[in-house]
Amino acid sequence: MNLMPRPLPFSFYLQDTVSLARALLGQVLCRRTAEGLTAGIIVETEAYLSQDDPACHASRGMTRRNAPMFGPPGRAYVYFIYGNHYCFNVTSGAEGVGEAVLVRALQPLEGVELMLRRRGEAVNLVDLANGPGKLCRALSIDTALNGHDLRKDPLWIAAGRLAHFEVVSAPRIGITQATEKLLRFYIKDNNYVSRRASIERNPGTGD
DNA sequence: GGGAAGATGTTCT
DNA sequence: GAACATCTTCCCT
Repeated sequence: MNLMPRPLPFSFYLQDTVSLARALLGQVLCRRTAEGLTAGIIVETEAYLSQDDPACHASRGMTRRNAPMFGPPGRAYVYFIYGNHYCFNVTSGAEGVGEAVLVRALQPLEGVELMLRRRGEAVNLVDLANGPGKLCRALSIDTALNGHDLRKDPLWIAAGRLAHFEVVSAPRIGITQATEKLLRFYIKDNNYVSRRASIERNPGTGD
């Protein structure tokens, strides 16, 4: 993995948000800065929907913060939380419909040394980007990238080359509303997922 | 202008 | 497993 992988096309983002959250698993999030290239395989996501989802930032209409969620799909929605952390989302849904997919964890792929330097505290690969705040730190993602088109340098998503894998659905993490919805998705048995669910369900069966 | 909550991470028990 | 640091955003007065 040395060459810069090509970005996924705009058409990739033209699927419903839940499908996109699952489709993003296994794809590669790439970030270039003056320091170098860093990239990781997306292994965990969460869907935030416009309908019947009070946990979604867009559930009470558009504000200055969540404006990118109402823009075109395939853009970055980055916000600052808890005084310390950034969270990176991929906007989804048609323009005007506030939805997005939160990227929660990456399996480091490229630029590991640089990511280690940025994280500092992390002592091993597993802890490098296994959480939304951690991955933003590792890839140097902040609100300067809010609204950025994810087909373009210096932050883009490229097609991954993972072999077949199973997807698990589970409740979302860190929210206080709509906690029963199974809108978190991750790659089964992947060590870089932030937290495994006590009951691992297959999203295809509707269990 | 003020207050409360928050899609977290770390540290301590 | 629970507490808490930290500060921006949003909503209300």
